[in-house]
This record gives sequence, C-alpha cells and structure tokens, in this order.
Amino acid sequence: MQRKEGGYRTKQKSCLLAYLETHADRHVTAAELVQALASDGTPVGTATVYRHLERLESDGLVRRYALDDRGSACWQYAGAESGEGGCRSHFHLKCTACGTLFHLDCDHLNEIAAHVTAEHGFAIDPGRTVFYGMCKTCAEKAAGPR
Amino acid sequence: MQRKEGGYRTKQKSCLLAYLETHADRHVTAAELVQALASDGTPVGTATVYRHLERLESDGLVRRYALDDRGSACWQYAGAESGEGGCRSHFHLKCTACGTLFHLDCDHLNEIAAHVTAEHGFAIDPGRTVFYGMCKTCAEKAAGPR
DNA sequence: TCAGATTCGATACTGATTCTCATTTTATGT
DNA sequence: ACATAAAATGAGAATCAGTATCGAATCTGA
Repeated sequence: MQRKEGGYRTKQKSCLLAYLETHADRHVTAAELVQALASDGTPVGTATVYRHLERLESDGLVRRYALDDRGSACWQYAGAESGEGGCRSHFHLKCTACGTLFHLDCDHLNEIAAHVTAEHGFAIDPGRTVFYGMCKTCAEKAAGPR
Repeated sequence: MQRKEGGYRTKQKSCLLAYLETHADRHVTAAELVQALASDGTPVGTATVYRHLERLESDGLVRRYALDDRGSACWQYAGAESGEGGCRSHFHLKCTACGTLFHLDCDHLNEIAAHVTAEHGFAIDPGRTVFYGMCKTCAEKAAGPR
C-alpha cells in the first residue's frame, strides 16, 4: 500500500510551522528559520527548511516573496484560508536606495489589478508582486543636495 | 592631471555596446553577452561584461531588469535619449505557471505608477518592476481539468 | 616614446538555493 | 512489541548569478 506523501509527522516539520505561525506578521528568511529553530533547541537542516517551505508554498500555507533582486527570498505564513484575520493580500514597495520595504494595501490598486485581469487576461498576484522604486525620503535626499 | 573615468576606447567596450544596440529589441542576459561576443571573435571576460553593464546602466544607456525571482537579470539597450524609437519604459508581466514574460505598455498600468507616486509618495520604476500572476492560458489550463 | 591612469580577465569568492545519498523516523500490518 | 517499507532528514557537494581581487595589458596626452 502506498502512503500519501507528506503524511509523516516530524518534530522538524511542526517546529518550522509553529515558528512561521508565530511570526505570521512579518517576512521570514530561510536563514532566519534555520538559525531560530537551532537556537530553539531543534536544529533543522537547511535542505529540510527549503523542502518544507516549498511544499507549504504549493499547499498555499505560506507565500514566497522575492524581495530583493539578488535571488534571496522571504516567506510569510498565510494561514489555512489565507483570507481573514491574517495578512490580506497586499502589494510591496521596495526602495532601491535605502532598501526599506513598504507594505501597501490600497483599494485603488486592487481595482486596477482587476482591470488588467479583465482587459488583458492576466491575473496579477499582488502578494507576489514587488514594486521597485524610490521612497519619498530617498527621493528628497537625492534631489536635495543637488 | 586626472583623466575622466570611462574615457578609454577599447574594442571590448565597443563590441559590447554594438551587440546591445543590434539587439535593442529584446532582453539580453550577461551570459548571452559573454557567449555571443566570444563567438563573434572578441571574447570579453565575465567581469568586464558586468562592469560595462553597470556603467552603461548608471549612464542610462541600458536598463536592467530582474525578470525572474532567482536573481538573474537581463539588460536592454535604451538608446542615447531612451525615449523615441527604442523601447519605451514598460511593465512586465510574468506568469508564475509557465514562466512566459509579457510586455505590457498599458495606460492603466501607468496609472498605477502615477497613483502610487501621488498618493503614497513612492516613485515606481517601471523598468525594474515585474508583476507576477497567471496568464490567461495557464489560468484556463488550471481551471479546466478540474 | 613615456608615465600614469584605465581597462581587462583569470580566478577565487559569495550567498542563496538545490541536489545527492546514506542515515534516521514514522506509520502501519503482524 | 517487531519488522518493514515509505518518507523525512541533513551533511556536504554542486549550481548559479554576480562580485572582488589584482597583476598584466592598453590607452592617452604630453
């Protein structure tokens, strides 16, 4: 008989998920997970962390964000139904000057996204999309001393 | 006396620029440049290619795009004035299912940029921003067999 | 032609992520 | 409790894109 994959309960798996749930309010990097779990007394191998994140992502339990253009990613717990109390789908703004990440939850943008879906047949995923640009502070800083 | 940096004319530099101009209609990867220049009879080292791309970008002659979330980038020649005949600043849509990259020069998307700048004080750089989502084909494919 | 500044490129390195594979763990049937 | 196959783990090697180093090759104006 063949058992369904992913069915085994291991302490690594539950610790990892617990950490993600506990920190559902912010982005978590793979390296942070490895380190945090280790200092929590349950070291989990890098490969295992990535394996789980990958599966959790395809299961829709976490979201993956490519927050810098250098290939490093972050993950965020999205919850079982990824809709209600948790983090609502929102856009990200990343300042290329100071590196700060802004969250943007704006109805107007969601409207436009809906429009693109309707008109161009492309369903934009706000959660995965990151806008790059310059924040107000940096823009002023860049323009000021000139 | 100090000479202005970037002043030397070398064959590597002109070959690289020539290739970019010739292929101004599409995105070019660093690896492609290295390979293409080598098979054109003028091998240019990887480091040199990156150095030039970096300078050309800050000079505004080429644009850099982070088109996948794995850290690999593409460049595109933007022309001396980066306005007219060449590629006007446009947005990219990348399908997370099939990986296809769509170019979209649509007023509504530009509206997004304008809105965010006006309302949220964040100046979006269309050239660097990629929208992730699902294209019509993949969306149908995903919904159909269900 | 000369000296000094700039550019080149082989090579080593980085950092994030994936792959490999031998070694545990786990979930059952018995 | 036992055996056993399926699944999970993790150490370490491998990738991959890009960056840093640094001596050698080039270029330019005088």
